[in-house]
Amino acid sequence: MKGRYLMDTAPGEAKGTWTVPAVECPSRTVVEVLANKWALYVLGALRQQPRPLRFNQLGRTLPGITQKMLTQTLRTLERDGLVTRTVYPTVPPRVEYGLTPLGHEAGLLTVAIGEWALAHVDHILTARQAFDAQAGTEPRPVG
Amino acid sequence: MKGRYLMDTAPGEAKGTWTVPAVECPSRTVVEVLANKWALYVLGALRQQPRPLRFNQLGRTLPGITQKMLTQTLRTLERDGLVTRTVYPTVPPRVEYGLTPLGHEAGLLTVAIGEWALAHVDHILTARQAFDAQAGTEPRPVG
DNA sequence: CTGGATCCGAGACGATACTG
DNA sequence: CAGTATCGTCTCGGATCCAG
Repeated sequence: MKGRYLMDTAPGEAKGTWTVPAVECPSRTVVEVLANKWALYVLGALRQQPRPLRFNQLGRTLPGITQKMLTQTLRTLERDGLVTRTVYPTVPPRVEYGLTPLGHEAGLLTVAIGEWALAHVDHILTARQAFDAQAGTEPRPVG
Repeated sequence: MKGRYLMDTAPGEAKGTWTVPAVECPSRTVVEVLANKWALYVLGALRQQPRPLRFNQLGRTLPGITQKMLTQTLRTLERDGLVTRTVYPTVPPRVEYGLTPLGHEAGLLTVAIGEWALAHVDHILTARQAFDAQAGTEPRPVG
């Protein structure tokens, strides 16, 4: 690594000049982990919790998720060091999931997306209707 | 809409209490538009531009994207009112893509994700290696 | 230059059944 | 409770060819 992957930003260049990284840039794999419905929601859900949650407990805060996707998503996030998995050797088994400091940061971003979506959903729904209405009636320019 | 979809937050509840919305909540569809590799990158790329870009121009800032995915992603974002599409009736055709105010906001979020990924990719790569190394050697508890 | 149309493989995702 | 295993579906996304 060491920043040579990002599209060659000249040394004197202004700050805030993030650009989409090259295909080979590992940061892509990170983005693509986050660019996922369930990863976003899991991080967001955990972020809103004061303390780790058990598997089913967490699942209940994620309407519509299946066991499979919850397991799979948690594995991916655990692998990337965003989620902690703590097993208490009791019977029945008790496993708790929480966020690492890094995951806490990531959760902040995903919660922001969730809140943004909620704040603007009306506006967006309206735009969608307008777009769908005019589609088909008006022929698209160019082609 | 009108806030009845979000998991019934009691009136007196504390702020910052976002939770994952119910399956029927339209805000889900918004999140799921953003929870996409190319949507994230397109919004981020446009956000970093001072002015609208032409189709191929934009494509060049998105390493690895195909024409199909660029078209498809732009349509989706245009439909949601995040991206503007301006056609200049010249020959050859000239089409420019920019962000709406709403898209500009969204782009802020996606750029943040891109920058976060770039900032922590080393840490995450290390975590990944550690996870993969111990996997297989150490049998997983429970399960 | 800016797309549309089509084919196709790979992976996402859901449903269900089973286990320590 | 906390998963794993398997199956089937469906969409994503890449490659290619075509057109105004």
